[in-house]
Amino acid sequence: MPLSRHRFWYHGLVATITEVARRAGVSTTTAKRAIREPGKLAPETLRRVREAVEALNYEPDQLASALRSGRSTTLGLVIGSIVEPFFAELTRTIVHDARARGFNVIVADNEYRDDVEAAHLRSFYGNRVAGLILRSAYGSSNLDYLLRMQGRGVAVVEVDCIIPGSPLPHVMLDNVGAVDRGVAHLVAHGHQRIAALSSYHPKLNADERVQRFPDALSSRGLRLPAAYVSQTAPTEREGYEVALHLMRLPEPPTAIFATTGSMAAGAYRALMELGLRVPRDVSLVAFDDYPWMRLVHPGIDTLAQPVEAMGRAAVRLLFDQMRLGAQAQVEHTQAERLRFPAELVVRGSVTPPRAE
Amino acid sequence: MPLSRHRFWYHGLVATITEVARRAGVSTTTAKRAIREPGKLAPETLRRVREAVEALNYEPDQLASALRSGRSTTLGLVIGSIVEPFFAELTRTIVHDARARGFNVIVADNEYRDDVEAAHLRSFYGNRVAGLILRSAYGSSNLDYLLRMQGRGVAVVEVDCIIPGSPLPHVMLDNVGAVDRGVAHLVAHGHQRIAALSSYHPKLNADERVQRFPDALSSRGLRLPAAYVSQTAPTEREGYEVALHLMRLPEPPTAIFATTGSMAAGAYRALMELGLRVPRDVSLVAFDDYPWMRLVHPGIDTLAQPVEAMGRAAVRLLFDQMRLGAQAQVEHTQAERLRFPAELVVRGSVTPPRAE
DNA sequence: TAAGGTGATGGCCACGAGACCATACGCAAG
DNA sequence: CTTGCGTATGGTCTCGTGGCCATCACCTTA
Repeated sequence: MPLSRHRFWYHGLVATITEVARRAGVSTTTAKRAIREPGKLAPETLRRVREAVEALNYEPDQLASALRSGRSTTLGLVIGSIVEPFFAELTRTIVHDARARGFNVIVADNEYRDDVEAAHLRSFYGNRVAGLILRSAYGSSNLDYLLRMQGRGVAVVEVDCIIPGSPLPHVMLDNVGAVDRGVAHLVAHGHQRIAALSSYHPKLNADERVQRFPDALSSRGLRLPAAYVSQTAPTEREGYEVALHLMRLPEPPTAIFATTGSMAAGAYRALMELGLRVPRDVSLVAFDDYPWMRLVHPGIDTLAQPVEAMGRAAVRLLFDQMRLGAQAQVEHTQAERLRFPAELVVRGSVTPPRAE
Repeated sequence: MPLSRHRFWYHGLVATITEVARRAGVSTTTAKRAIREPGKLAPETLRRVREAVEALNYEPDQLASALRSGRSTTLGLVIGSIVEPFFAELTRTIVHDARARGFNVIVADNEYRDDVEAAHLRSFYGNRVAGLILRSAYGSSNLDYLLRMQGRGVAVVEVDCIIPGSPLPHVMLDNVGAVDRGVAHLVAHGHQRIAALSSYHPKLNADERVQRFPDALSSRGLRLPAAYVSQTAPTEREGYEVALHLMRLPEPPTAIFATTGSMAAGAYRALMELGLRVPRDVSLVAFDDYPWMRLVHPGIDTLAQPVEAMGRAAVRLLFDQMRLGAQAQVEHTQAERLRFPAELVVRGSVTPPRAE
């Protein structure tokens, strides 16, 4: 099947400025001015051109405009998975703020895999995005490519997670502080056997939450049993499976610390299935204040992220970079790094462990 | 501040095919062939060009390509709100399937408002999207514009909701059947005072679910009290507020039928706040099988939508249209309309109403 | 030996809009 | 009458790629 019939073929169908000009009886230059510098036209000419624009449903071709001017009005957004509510809210904010500035956003999930991510980055670069907001896959090997993109004039901002050694600007949660608060919350209720559901990565433990967790325990005189450690993706399904595994251990944890909201949902489901109740049988603390966490009884204690503020900040950093342009990058200006604090919301899913 | 410093400026930064050709010591035509028709080159030439591509990190400019060929590889997706899990899952499927075919997807929320939607449509048309998948706002007045876009060669598919009178292809739930099953489920348990949480629109009741609801009642000998009718957007917040209102009526419903998952979440929250328990005090049936619905106790009875299948179908219809091209539209081929059945999942949120 | 085919490569224009220079005209000051 | 200037408008080249035609060397066949 011929490629030419496979895709949107617009020549001859969509109106161009030439046709507008012809219909209005002016030159293309004048017609263009009616759109971009209407003050320079005589009122009567302006009226005629506007009439033609209206009649032909003319809409300037952004592709041609971007090509000629070298200014793209498209951004790329790579996240873990759009069905994760954290990413959905982040995406909403980013898309909204970008559109308010006249930019479109191409969205793609990396599915927490760096090969998928690599393909998206190439595609975004090929589409000449003006900027890129990235939530990299754990253990991503795409830092070189990102830096090359940046060198080619693409603004890049990392969110939620950073590639180790990355010099790029980023917007992150204060993960160390948040993990400490979560652990402190559990320890204050007397828990000693605590397991974290987190995104352990075989090679690179880029996840700051899981990196901090053992230290947060040991600084309080506790240790992390080897049996509590597993390697997972931060999804509902993995949360479910790891929680099942943990609670079937000879010495199961008395408290579970889920480092993402979806993992918490999976764990909660596993606990229900095992007939275990929260917090009577197991205490639970989670990241991400998801709607369901106040629908269950009692509600889940959680470390809420200021998602909207983080999304806005990411867009702001991106446009700062785009404003400065390649200059600043050549001059090795220090990249801006932002940290946002998590807020502990207590609802009752943590109580002292049962005496055995 | 000058516009020229505001955006991505790529000329002189990104490598073009001309530079690749120069570095490889061949003409641009030969260099291009190395990418699109490598079989036509002598092995040694091919090697040299590939080396240059590698060295310069050359990536073809999709903007220029789309402009020249008239074939865009970008799609537009307009949904209600990405934070609604139904739309998130739909988006995931659509973006995934589109990327598998080499297409990018620009995503935008219409926030259930047709003026926001109109702005997105103009922007998508200006960006020369090859196709558009749309979940229109209730009471959308953009049908004319959509038809003009279609006339200009843009493939259009509606999902989840259709503009009244629209001749466009669509992918929908069998809403009439689903509402009937939900009502039947409640009536079978003896409920007579049933309220629907739905997206009533002041002017146009485009929402098939709310349109069907009164008939589903009356065909079973029941009637819908005027006090149970309200106008809402299908959000968590509105679900919460309408449920509060309903349960404070002199004659509150004995069962609530939420026509979206988010409204169900809002209603559930309202019931908790009022100290009412499901199903002891109120029975609840919802659309959309969201994860939280099996985390609460008892789980929520729900009409599950085959979201992934619907997303895949929408992409398939879109590419069918793009394949056929403008020809078929001129020939007034009958648009394809697909309906998917909902599945009733029973978990225990419906029991006979309490004797008063 | 001439005609014809084939494989490998290059030249050239167009897509639609942006940037800049050029032109034509009116009008006032010298 | 010329000069200068401002206003209104038009002409032309360019961005990077796709599509098509042209060229040239080499080989085969009658």
